[in-house]
Amino acid sequence: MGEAASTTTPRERYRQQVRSEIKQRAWEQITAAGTSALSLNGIARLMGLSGTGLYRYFTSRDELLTELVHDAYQSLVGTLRTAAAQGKGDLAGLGQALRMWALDDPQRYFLVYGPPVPGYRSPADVAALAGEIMDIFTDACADVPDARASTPETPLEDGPGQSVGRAETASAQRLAISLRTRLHGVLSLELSGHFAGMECDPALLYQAEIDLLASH
Amino acid sequence: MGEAASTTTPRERYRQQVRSEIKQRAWEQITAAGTSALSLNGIARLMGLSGTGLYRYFTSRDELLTELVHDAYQSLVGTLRTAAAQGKGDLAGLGQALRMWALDDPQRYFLVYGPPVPGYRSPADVAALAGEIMDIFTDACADVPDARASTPETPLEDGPGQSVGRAETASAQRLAISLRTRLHGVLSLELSGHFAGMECDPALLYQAEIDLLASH
DNA sequence: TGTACATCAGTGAACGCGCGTTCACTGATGTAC
DNA sequence: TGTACATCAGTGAACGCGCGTTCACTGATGTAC
Repeated sequence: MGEAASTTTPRERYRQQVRSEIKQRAWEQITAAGTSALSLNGIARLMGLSGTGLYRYFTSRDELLTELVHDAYQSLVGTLRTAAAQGKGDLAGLGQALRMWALDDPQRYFLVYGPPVPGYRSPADVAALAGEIMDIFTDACADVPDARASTPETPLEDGPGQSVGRAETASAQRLAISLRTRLHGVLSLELSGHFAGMECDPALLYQAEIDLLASH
Repeated sequence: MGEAASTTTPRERYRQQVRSEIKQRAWEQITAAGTSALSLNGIARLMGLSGTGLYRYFTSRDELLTELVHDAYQSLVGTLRTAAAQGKGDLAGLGQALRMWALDDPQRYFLVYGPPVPGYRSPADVAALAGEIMDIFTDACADVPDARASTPETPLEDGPGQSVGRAETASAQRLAISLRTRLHGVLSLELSGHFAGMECDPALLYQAEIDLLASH
């Protein structure tokens, strides 16, 4: 009643509410059966709406998917930042945060790091988010003691010195790429169920990859 | 004419020929747009047949997919065995063979090592083939010099001593799993285009992972 | 406070498409005598 | 070699389903005077 009116009108608030419910249902579909199961008609049915009603909120299936991808990236960025803000910004902390995030919703992980969605081209801003994620890991790699010998000394390709801020960044970048690639190897096989047959605990393998770099 | 008649009748030969053309078209679809693009009607159209005609050759879409998965596994096993037979059975050789096989048809790689296909349960015999692949790598790991420190010492889970043939196998198995996981990390990100933005050559990263174990 | 109008959420019918799968069938190819 | 029959590849119509998307519309909610 007497409260300070927020800048959003009630209609706008309602609109955002419905939009977010649509996205929530969309995630339920994706979680259940992958990206190809994403269907506007299906979502409408779940919400008790007519299929065409959704077009008030998203102009096409593709736009919805684009927003989901964007949200997935942002969710990961947020998770890593939160971990860092809670003093878990070292490689062990970031690694665990990443792993939890992936296990929490495998399909969301694959939407970010999995095979490309067939007919889909991701927009420009997700590249920026992907860069942020790498930056967070790169920062953590700057603190790494000299256990560097345990990691491949892959030369970065020498473009015309693009975003090379600090000089010591190059080595940290190499470490970060290598670590993230290794972690992805474990996560991706684990989430796909490819360790099922083997007598091997992916959690241990994952931790081992981290411990190789981070003094634990 | 005067040749020794093979045990297959002409009809059987024709049958196998059509079956293999169907599978070939199926691979074209999968290569172009992933597993979800696999469609019996589409294949029939490409072959100039009526859609229902294919049911003479495969009882369902699922059976066709099952066979494709099986063939993919067998193709990889064959590729690795051929490499080994040509004296390239060390880790460097196997690694390169695996990489070429993956780059040759990314979707086929993902059918084997990618996220599970939504509605699909793979039959028992592919587990055996997956085991063969691991065995080939494990054998190659037995020859590895003592660069073992560069790899995580993940304890295998101690089941009731199942297929533990030789005693030194355990360490080779650990090495093999770790290496295959790392190589998968590189390949999977590369095939998905996730190195595109970064100034990093996946081929070098891949090779570096191999060189860590194999004296080159 | 009350009326006239604009905004906008949601509906329902319709279009065109593709899918997997069934069924009764035609016609050619092989086999048995 | 010739006829009678069985086998089997392939057809065409049909079923039921779901999809994304368009369009003209109803009715409720907000806004301006």
